[in-house]
Amino acid sequence: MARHLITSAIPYINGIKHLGNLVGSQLPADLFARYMRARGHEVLFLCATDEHGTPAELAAAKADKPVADYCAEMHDVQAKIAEGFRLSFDHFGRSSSPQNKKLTQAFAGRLADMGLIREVTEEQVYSIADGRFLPDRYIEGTCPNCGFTSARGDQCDNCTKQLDPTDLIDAHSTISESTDLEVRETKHLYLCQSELKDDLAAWIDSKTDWPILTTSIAKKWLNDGDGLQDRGITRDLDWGVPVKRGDAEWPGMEGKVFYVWFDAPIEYIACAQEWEDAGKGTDWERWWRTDKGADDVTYTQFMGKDNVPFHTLSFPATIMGTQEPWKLVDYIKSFNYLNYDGGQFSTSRGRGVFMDQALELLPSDYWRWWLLSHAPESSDAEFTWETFQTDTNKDLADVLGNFVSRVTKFCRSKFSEDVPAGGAYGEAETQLIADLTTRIRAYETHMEATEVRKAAAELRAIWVLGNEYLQANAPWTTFKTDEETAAMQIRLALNLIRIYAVLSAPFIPDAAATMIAAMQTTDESWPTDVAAALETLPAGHAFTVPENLFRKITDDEREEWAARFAGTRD
RNA sequence: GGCGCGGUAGCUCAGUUGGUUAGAGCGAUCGACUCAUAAUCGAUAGGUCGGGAGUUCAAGUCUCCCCCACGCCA
Repeated sequence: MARHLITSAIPYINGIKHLGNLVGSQLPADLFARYMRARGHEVLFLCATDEHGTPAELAAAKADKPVADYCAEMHDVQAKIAEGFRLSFDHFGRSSSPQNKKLTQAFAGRLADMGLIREVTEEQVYSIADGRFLPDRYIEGTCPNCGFTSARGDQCDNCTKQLDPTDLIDAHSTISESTDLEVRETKHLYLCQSELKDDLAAWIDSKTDWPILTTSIAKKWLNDGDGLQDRGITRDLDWGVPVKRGDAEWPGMEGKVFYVWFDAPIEYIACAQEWEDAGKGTDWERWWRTDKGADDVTYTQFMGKDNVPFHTLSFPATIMGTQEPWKLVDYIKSFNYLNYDGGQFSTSRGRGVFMDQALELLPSDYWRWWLLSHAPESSDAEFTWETFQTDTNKDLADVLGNFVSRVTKFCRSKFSEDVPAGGAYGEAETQLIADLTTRIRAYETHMEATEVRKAAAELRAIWVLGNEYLQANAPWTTFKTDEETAAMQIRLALNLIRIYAVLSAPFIPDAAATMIAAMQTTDESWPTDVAAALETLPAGHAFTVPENLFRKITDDEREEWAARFAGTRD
């Protein structure tokens, strides 16, 4: 038995995520966690909401709520949706937790002790009406170059000229519209990532088994231009982890908070502490400290490609810089983007399907299956309603659902709702066992390598083997002349349903649970030995005929949904 | 403009270190079966592997140039 620490990129608190976000991190992470648990490994699967930063403050202001209340509510909303998609987090934490505050401050203090933090004095625009410093993108005005009236503080979107906020004519805050702005000096802390560049490069180079997508992005950031740049890790905001040096005040940093990208990945660690504090487990350091039992842990992270630089460089720099025995990631699985019907998903334009809407249309298994079997692993992938309809109807309803239906109903009508007795294996059964064994071993290999699409294809092929067997051996014909052999064939097929449930559970947990319940068993053991697994349900064992596992998506539904989620045009 | 990931059957994608007639699923056509959600199973058709040049006994696979799509950056 091995130990697997698994984390999904933590979704930002602001708003509900779309299907592309889901398939890029949480869903494949859940697949992997469920598989590893099914194989008997010890798993700690963590995720959380990323709650700090300006967007959360603004969203709260728009909702007319204190930011802490807003985040608490949105955390509950996201937690409920995650439950709806059957994401099996051992804990769904919050980056605003007291545990993360303390740990983030401890990391910063330690990095300062190691000489890896320096102070930088900068000039920044302060809005008197808003009572705060403004990030460049929250300042707008008229471009001095082209006269465009909605140029941003960092760049004019019309003529693409690089700007300083002070260049803008009639500069104003996009928060309050106030033009009462002034430039003030402010001090910030920088993490000296550049000093860790060689260590990071050596570490990345040692990861020869990582996906090309992951290492190519990391190396680009490491080597492009002047190489890895030091990074500001503080901001002049109210909402965030107060800047402290461990437990002590940090002179000159009063009223400042850590930048969201500094504290967010530390939440991966703090989340384990939250998990223990919530009474869900014990000894969290056993997962995170190699001096306290985590040396045998395999740590796998899942994320979209936009998160790769932070997970391959910034966060490892934070950990390495402490020279403390924190667990570093062993494998980073990154994903490309899922597009929606020829374009991008867009929150602002209401384009594409969002997680809450998806669950209103269909149960989570439909989405899990389609998204995982089309996961954007090698390149961007595309969601279309046509493929969603044909693929889920074919794979789930026709191939798997109908298999369960035809086997259980045939048995009920010709024998009874007990597993029938009699008959002996022949050549066909020996061959089936051999074929199943080959395919199940291939499935395991793909799952362990987090080759999501290949695993899905293999699972589907395993389902097809059942239909092939029935078609070739036709128990409905056999039954007319040789009831005993027909009984053996259908006993095998009933056992196949249990095996399919166990194998399929990581992809479609609800349908798998229905299948297990229908077979009236509690035995969810993995079919390591296929021949033995086919005798789990003995003759005389009672079962029930379940409702159809999956219904089909109609053409009318497809058309209606395609129209409903097309979004507004520019 | 620079960089990155791609461009393989109508569609979605596999193709390891270059090596026999380029694969799978869907869709299409034909056939078989009738237990089952008008489900299933089999067979067939369909590709100058983006274009060009080169290296090699041999290139989808390596090198160079170009074209296209997407993304990131400036």
